[in-house]
Amino acid sequence: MTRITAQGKTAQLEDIAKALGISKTTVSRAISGKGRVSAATRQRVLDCIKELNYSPNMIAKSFSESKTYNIGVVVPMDNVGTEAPFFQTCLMSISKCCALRNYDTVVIGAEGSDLSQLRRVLESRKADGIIITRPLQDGSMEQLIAGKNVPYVTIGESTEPDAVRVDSAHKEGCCELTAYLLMNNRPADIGLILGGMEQTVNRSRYEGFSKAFENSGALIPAKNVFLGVKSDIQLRRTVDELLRADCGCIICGDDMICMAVVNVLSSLGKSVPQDIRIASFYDSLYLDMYSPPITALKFKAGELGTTTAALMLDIIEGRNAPAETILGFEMLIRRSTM
Amino acid sequence: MTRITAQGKTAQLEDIAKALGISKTTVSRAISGKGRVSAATRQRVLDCIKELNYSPNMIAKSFSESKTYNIGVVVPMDNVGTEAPFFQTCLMSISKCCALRNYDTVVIGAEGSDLSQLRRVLESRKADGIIITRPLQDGSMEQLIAGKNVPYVTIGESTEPDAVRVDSAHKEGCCELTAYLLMNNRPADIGLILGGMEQTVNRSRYEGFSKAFENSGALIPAKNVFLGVKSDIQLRRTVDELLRADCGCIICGDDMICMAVVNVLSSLGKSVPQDIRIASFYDSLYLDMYSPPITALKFKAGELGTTTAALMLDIIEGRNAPAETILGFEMLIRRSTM
DNA sequence: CTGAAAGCGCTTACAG
DNA sequence: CTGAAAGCGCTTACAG
Repeated sequence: MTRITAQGKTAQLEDIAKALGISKTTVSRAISGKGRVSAATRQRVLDCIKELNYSPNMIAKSFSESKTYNIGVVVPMDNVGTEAPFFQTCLMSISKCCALRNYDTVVIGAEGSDLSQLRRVLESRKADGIIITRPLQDGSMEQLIAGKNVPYVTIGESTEPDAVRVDSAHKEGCCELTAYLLMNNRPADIGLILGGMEQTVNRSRYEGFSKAFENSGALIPAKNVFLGVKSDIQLRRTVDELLRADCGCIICGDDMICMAVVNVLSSLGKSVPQDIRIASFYDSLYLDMYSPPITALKFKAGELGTTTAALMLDIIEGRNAPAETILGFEMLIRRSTM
Repeated sequence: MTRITAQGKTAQLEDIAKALGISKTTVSRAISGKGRVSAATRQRVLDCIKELNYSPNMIAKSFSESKTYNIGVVVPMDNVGTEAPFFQTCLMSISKCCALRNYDTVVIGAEGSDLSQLRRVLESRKADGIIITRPLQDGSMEQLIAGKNVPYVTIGESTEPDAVRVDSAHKEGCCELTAYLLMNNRPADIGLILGGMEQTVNRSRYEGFSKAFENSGALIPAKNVFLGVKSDIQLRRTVDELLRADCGCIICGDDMICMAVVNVLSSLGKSVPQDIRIASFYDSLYLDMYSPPITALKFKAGELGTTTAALMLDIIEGRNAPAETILGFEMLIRRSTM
């Protein structure tokens, strides 16, 4: 068989058709599997593709199919503190999953409520679907996308009732961790510090915490529960109060709160877990590396990414997807609560 | 003026041409600025674009120009420890810069030496250029890309002599930080712990450290210098030795080493900076949040990303770019060395 | 099972 | 300064 393609140029459909003396139509069908092609012809095409090292020009394919083979992923650009690894992992597992199905992953940065990058991708019609890794509180991302008739999936809560979403079992996790702590501490000795309650995730955390008390039949020690704690000053004051109340175990809403708490404790000469036990409703490398390592709830960002990507691709390819998918959690019992 | 486009369909070039009674050629030229168009016609086209809310189909444009308007960014999927924020910030600033120039950013995950995602993007010809955020030691990424005749830029060192690269001034930074420490410590009291010396960055760090001693006229206390320290056990032993040698100041090669060191110190009941001073050649949130905050060298990931992206786009658009661009650093003097 | 031809929405040499 | 027409590399109704 002679090489038809000019030196240096990459082969295209026509080269294969010529080499085999058949039409481009047949070659195209042999590759895509759409329409009938005899097994023999199909095999010749496949062999020839190998020999000529053919690989389709995806832009041409995109153009003719009116399909980009791109998934846009909205990632917050201004993630604070320890959030970066979460979004990284999400993005990477999405991209891995997409790549396996021959889609590319386009990054869409979102700084606060600035949706200009999202708008750009939507206008230029360069994505077949959008994954939102952190929806805004006002649902504006979802609305913008839905307005362009592009399918989307969110990770975490969405204010939009018809959003397809994937999330972690925050409430159940928090309930389980609290239940564990209730086994080793007097209920009245447990304290809770949560961040802003306008965030759904913090409300879920509080629900899980409450549920565990309810299940155990114990009363929630209301004076040890601090919601909406945001600034460092508030936090410092909160820790002071918890210590004054002789609290033996502090549950922190997330890793950032937790790090701040242990810093306060260490500055007061209190040691973990001898003087006080500490746990966090959200894990991060910080908590794992701290000395002593801190008990925490872990939600797998990688699985969230993979699941979401698979869902997105299913939707694009016309299968239907469940409106809600909830993934599990892991309880990492470490030295801070022993 | 009447709306020509059918309801619900997005306008295209032809709609504008018809609405204005001119040819698509002219409309195209008015938009791109290529070829002469009278100012009046141009203005009418621009007005009509607004009115019809026209926005070009980028895939069609791509196809006809044989240009994707995509930049591929290779990001390590298996970044360890605190590296995530660095690559995140790089990626995000690249995407922001690209978006401003109407390019999209395609994520290419690289797990170890697995280049399958990179290969895919290259084969499908879906990127006009590639940015490598962390080249492999064997130059295989660069070679793969160069073999496909696609331009690329690396962040950090590259083994390939003709790579265009952007990097931080590691050596200079380490020299300056060491010089600062030499002002407040006896040269013989300073210790250094560096990771694997097969990494160029660690060699640069050592060079900077040495240079500072040379400049000050002091001798390097060889017995306090530990290179190639990797495991936790090695590290623990190293700290023991430095303490036995009555070392008053430990410089850590990076933030992970530094965190491990402070953990060892705290377990030995040593306090920073009273008993021993600590500094790191690489900053991260950990060091900033630690109590006390730790003196470190900061390299701006955002600037690296922006600069690299701008360079990449310049190359793609035919301008020529310097082979090497070195960005500065910041010295964050914090309580750990006071 | 196979093919000729139209079409996807732009850009651009070529001719005026 | 402007336009008719070809072309980018695929897919797919339509006809056989």
